[in-house]
Amino acid sequence: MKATIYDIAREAGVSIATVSQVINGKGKISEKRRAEIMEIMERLHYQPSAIAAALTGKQTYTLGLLVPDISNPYFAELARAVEDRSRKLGYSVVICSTDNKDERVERYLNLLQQKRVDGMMIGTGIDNADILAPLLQQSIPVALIARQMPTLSVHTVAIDDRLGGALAAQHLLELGHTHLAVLSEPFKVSSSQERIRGFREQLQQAGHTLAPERIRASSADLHAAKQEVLQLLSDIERPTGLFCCNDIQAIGALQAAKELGLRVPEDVSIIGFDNTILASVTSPPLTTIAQPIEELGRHAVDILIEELKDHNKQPQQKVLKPELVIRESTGPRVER
Amino acid sequence: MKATIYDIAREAGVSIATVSQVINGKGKISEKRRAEIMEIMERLHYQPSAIAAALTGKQTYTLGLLVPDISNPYFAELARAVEDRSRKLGYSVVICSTDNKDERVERYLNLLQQKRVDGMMIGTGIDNADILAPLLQQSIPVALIARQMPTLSVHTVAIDDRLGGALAAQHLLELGHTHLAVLSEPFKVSSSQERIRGFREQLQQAGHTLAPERIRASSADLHAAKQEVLQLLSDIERPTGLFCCNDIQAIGALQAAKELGLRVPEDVSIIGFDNTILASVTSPPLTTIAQPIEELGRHAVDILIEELKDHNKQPQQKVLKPELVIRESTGPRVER
DNA sequence: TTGAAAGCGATACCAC
DNA sequence: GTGGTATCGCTTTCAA
Repeated sequence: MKATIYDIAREAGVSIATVSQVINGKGKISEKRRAEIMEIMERLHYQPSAIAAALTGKQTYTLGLLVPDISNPYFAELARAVEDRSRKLGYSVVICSTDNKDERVERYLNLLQQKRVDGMMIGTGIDNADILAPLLQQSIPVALIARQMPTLSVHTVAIDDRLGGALAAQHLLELGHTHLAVLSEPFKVSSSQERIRGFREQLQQAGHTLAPERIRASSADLHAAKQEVLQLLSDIERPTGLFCCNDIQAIGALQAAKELGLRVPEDVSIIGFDNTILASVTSPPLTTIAQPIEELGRHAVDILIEELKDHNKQPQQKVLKPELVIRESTGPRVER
Repeated sequence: MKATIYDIAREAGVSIATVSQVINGKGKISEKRRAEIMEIMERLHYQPSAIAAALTGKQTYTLGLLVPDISNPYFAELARAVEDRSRKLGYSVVICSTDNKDERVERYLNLLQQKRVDGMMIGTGIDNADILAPLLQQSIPVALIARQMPTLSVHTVAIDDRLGGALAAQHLLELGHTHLAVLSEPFKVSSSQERIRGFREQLQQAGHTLAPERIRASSADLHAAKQEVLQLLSDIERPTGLFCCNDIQAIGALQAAKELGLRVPEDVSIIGFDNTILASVTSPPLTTIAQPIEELGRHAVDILIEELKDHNKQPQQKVLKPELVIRESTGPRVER
């Protein structure tokens, strides 16, 4: 049914070795034969088996990408960037949603290993760094995206979260806000911690402080975020500026403000993080700290493939800079 | 370096056949041997090569999913549904963004064939149905998701777009709107055509008509949609109800209305389609026709895998029902 | 219960 | 230039 290299060889009256040569453009084959064989491959709709090729030691030209949830716009955009770059370089990508569960991560890691992917990109949280050990031991290239695993020496592409937090603080300060609050992701998320650190440092530099009770945590869930913010904004000492560690949370904040009859930005300025498509569709559109998502994905792929090419020595660490994107959810402080 | 079945066999002092048996839980192996071998596999971090297995005729347990753009929330949510179901059944999925370009579709189709995916799900537009022919010829299971290819007999999972359009019209009519307009995707998109047909039919049943100039088309791009709607709403005979063929366009409409100083829903009621996460984050939140995205993905996977199991005869056609989700972007008509 | 051996579809080295 | 053949890691009869 399916044509194999043998079928082509027989049809052309040559050996499979010769056919293999023309498939891979290697060796010396007379122009005539080459054309002949190509024609036959075409005619028989021949597709060389990547699987058989991989078995002989060739790469699979497949990369794995682990994210918590591909339906989350941030990871969807990241996936797109990764896929685009991969395709351009001749690779395809298997995307896996882990829901941040170590058990799932581990299962996927094994699965991808069995399928002999050439490398893996990890954009999902991992509680126990040990589960990556087997990979490294087998020297399968791994790149972490926007995640830190200080105990491991692996390739890393990340953004400067601390700077991001600082930018947010700076923006709010410049608008005259000094009563500030923060909505964080769960505390174990290191990137959130860094963002908050940067935010707080910037405040301190300006002579302000951030009381611990002004920092609340919630899951990335819209509704949960809204509930937290509802409380934050009901405080008598209502903050006039709120920094959220991702766009979804910022949207929850927007909704909370609305529910309380507060105007954004006149009553509260709200600033998000990520700059996913969500930030541009809210009303008012969200001021946010933009992650260079496309670059993040592109570099991860490049690093991986580079390692595949010349069995890299040193783990690379790339840190990209976030940027402030001003839309309409932040404005100058208004005296009350 | 990497342990193979031979390493395990040698270590256990048995033949590779025996090891293979225990890997696959087949044949009759003494409990003692089985336990012994398992222990050794564990100890050596042995991962059987799925590639070698596939070469012997086993499935690859990999499915392909083609969508126009994985960063679009609708497709991201679909991908998540597909992935979830696939994982549950032991498959992983390769996701490919085609940007609706036939050339890309074709390249991916070939690529996935070479990698011997067990089946493909196609959620991307295809202009020339012929490029699917080779697949069907090779009897590779294919399922179209929310796409129609009338000329081909393939599995199809879709929603009743016409009903969706009708639901939208009905809702608007019930609110008292009779001055209506429609924002469509480009006219070659068949699902949009069906939605509009259903919309129009419902109007006609109620004794109203929809003038051709009240139907505008734009790409799925937020900004393009906004521009179209800006024109629609600037008409002296401004419509009080607007049906958009997807949520992104509806958001463009929301923004256009805002820019014109029109209130939603008091001045214009706007209704979208898809019910992606976007619909819930806008302000006001979007009334929209919900696609059962999760079911769509799940059925596509199920159909494919069912065919893999018992080499199905008849192409299946599954049509799911959309539902009206009322939020706050639609309201009763207000006399002016 | 276990093992020997024939593929699966390609690659690559070595002859000719 | 071209062909013969061992090999990759596993599955699967068929014998023993």
